[in-house]
Parts: sequence; C-alpha cells; structure tokens
Amino acid sequence: MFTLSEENYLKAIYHLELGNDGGVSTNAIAEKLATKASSVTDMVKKLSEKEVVLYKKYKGVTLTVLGKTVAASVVRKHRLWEVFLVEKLNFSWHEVHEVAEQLEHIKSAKLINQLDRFLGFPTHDPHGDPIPDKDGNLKIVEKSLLSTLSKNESGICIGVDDSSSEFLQFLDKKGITLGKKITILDKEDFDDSLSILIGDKKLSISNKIASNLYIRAHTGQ
Amino acid sequence: MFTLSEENYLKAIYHLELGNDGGVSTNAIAEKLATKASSVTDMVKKLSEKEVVLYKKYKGVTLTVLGKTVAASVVRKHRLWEVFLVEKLNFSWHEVHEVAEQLEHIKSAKLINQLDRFLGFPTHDPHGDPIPDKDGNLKIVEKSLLSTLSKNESGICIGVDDSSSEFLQFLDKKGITLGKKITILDKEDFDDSLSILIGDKKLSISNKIASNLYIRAHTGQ
DNA sequence: TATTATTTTTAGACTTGTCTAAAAATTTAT
DNA sequence: ATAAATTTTTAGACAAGTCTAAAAATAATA
Repeated sequence: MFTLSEENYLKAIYHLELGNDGGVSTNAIAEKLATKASSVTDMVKKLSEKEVVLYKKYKGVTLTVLGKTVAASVVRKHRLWEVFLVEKLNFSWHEVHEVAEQLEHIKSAKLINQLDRFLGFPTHDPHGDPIPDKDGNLKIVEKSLLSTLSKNESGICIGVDDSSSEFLQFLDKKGITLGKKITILDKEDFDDSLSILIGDKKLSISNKIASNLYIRAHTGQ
Repeated sequence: MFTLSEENYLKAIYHLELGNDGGVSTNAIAEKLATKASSVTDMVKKLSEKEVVLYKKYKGVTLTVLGKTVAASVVRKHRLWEVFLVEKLNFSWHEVHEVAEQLEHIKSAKLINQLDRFLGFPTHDPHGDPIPDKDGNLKIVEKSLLSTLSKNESGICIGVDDSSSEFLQFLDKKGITLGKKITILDKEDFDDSLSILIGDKKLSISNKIASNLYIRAHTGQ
C-alpha cells in the first residue's frame, strides 16, 4: 500500500516519463510537485526500496512495471472522477482538477470499478486525456495540434495541451468544447493566427491557442 | 482548515457527546479512535487552541459551536457519500462505511452541495441515520426500539443501532431493510424473542436483534 | 479519612515528509 | 583539460501525529 505522498510522486514520474524518453531528473520531479530537490532524493530512495522505481544516484529515476501500474491506477482514478464531476455534478472542466487531486487517493477497488460502470466506461476525461484501463493501458488516439493543419482541413476537437484553468475558461467563452468540428478557413502568414469555423461560428484565434488544441483528423463531410 | 486527524477527533467527540450529556472523557475518545489516551491529550490541546473544543485538564472536553459545525459537516459528508454508494454504485449497506470514512475528508463545498442535489437532498443515510443539513442541524425523528413495542403494534423500520457489518449482513439475509413495515405478532416471555410480520413473511427474531432495530410508529392501516 | 485503583497527563522517543545549508558529483564552458 | 556552473545528495533540523513508561490527579473503597 502506498501513502498519499508516494502516490503523488509516482504520478509525477509517470507523467514526466511520457514526455522524456530516458530517466526523470530529480529537479524535474521537484518542480512538478512544487517541492525541493532534497525532498525528492529522500522519497526516491524510499520508492526504490519499495521497488516501484529504479534509482541510481545522480542518474535520475525510472518507473518499474509495478510502479507504472500503481501510477496508472492513480491517473485512472483521477480521470474517472473528473468525468463524474463534469457529467453528474455539473462541474466545468476547469473546476475539476483540484477536487480530483483529492479523490484520486481514495482506496477501494469496488468504488472505482462501480464508478467506471456508472459512467458508462468512458475512455477520455473532460480535457480529452485518455483514461487508463484496469491494467493501466492507454488507448492511443492519433492526434495533431490544430496549428499543424492546413487551410481547408478540418478535424474534431479532442483535447487540450495546456489544461490550466485560465485556458479552459477562455475556451468556454469562445464556445470551443470537446467533440466540436473545427475547419481552418484561413491562415495568416504574418502572425500565424487562424480563421476557423467551429460549429456554425467563425472565429479568429492566435497561434498560441491553436498550439494548445488537439484535433483528430476528420475524414469526409 | 483542519487535518484529517483533527476531523476524526472532532467527529468522535461529536458522536460521544450525543450519547453522554456532560463532557467527553479522554479514555472514551481513545477507545473510539483505537488510539492511546496520551495521544488524545495531545490532540485535544491542539483542538483547544484552535477553539473547536473546550478543555480543562482531567475534566474532559466539549465541542464549541465552531467545533460542532465542523464535526457535523464531516458527518454530513460521510452520510451523503454513503447514500451515493448505495443508490448509485450498488454498494450494500454493510460495505459503505469504510469507503465513506475516506470520502468524508474531501474538501470542496461545491462537491458536497452538488452531490446533495444529485442525490435528491436525502435526509437519512442507508442505516437510517439523519444527514445534518448545511448548517449542521439534524432532523430528529421520533423513533423507538423494536423491542419496546407490544403485541399487535407495528411500525416502519427506520434504522439500526448497531451498524456492524455482521449485523447488517444478517438483516439482509432475513430480508429486513429500511422502510419495511414490521408488526409484532407475539412476544415470548421466556427469552423475550419476537414473532414478527415483515412484508408478508413471518419471522422469529431474538431480543438482541429487536434491541438493535429502530422503528417509527405507524398509524393506521 | 487514608489507601488503593483508575484515569489522565507529562516526558521523551519514533516515523513520515518536509526544509535549509553545505558538500559532492556531474555537466558546461573557456 | 581545467575552471565554473549546475544538479544532486547528505547532514541536520523541524512539525505532525503517534507511542511507551512514569508521574500526577481524581475517584473509589475500606
């Protein structure tokens, strides 16, 4: 069994490993968890003894298979709870993270299995991130940043890169939500801003926005 | 803000105060929380500084108004989550306590308000215990132990005194659930066992069982 | 009321998770 | 390749919450 703190470390390492390919550095973990490098060293030693990470002094850490399973289960719980909050309790997508950070540590296999069923076995959370299955496996969906599409191409909005509360609220205001079809009407060479069609509305968005929106290719119609 | 431990102490004192009228003793708290008297003394001092309990050495503790509010809010959360688990996630009433013990510490006013609405503003948990409202007030329902009814009297089963897993599972097996009408067919002087009618079934139950079931008087029919 | 028994508190220690400051290792740059 | 900069680890300290063992206060009893 793992403490709340241990679970948070495993989750942080899990997320960092998805970005970087090699081992994860002490400083990277410290930054992610808003703690100090010395604290990370201490904890990483403990996790190493529990055989959930591989650790060599000064060489960073990697999750073991066991560690990856534990981390994925925490992520699974986090994302299922996010779906619950949005679908059942009328939270907006920018409000769910903080609460899910607490709920993800509740220990009960039955709870999470029944929650999964109650929600209809969702595959993605309200930000478009995939929900690991019971074995910790993620369904990979082919996705591209909106900013990489060319004029007249279109796709379905399936997620965000930056999921900060500010960005999500901005998207709400503009009417940009998951599942909506987006078509590039025009690209401005000058500042790389885009003119897009979303639903039946025309919008102009900056390149910064377009570089934070994930799109699934939309074939036909 | 209160820690998980502080909340558990406040909740324990809250429950003990409902039984006893005067102050709550150190040993009583220790027993309830399965901890040592010395630990209780330490914590009680801290709670006293935070002005949630009144404490005089060797004289026991009492909740302040603030303390009572905090404790009631924890109990409210516990019981709402229990309703959620039973009504929405198909838990049996004997399975909910352990999980609710964890969920009751999640901090989010919006979460609990929305959960309350989602559940249809329930007034009682799956064991028949009343759910405090937002201000911490309980709706008192006139209730009597089944063992105090006389022959031919009847009532509605509204709760249990002993909510141990074993007892709840026993009731399940016998088909005794909340809301069911119970009529006393006969009382046995010899061992105070009862012959009762529940639904359309006749049952014989011991006095020990009858002393753990709460009944609301049932007028008419 | 004096003595015994019980309850409660104090004192000191331990664990978990964190921190600061300093030392050691590694990486970068001259 | 040596010096400077950065990263990481160690050493020692602290707060929260718990424990054991001993001391102090209260309650019960003869």
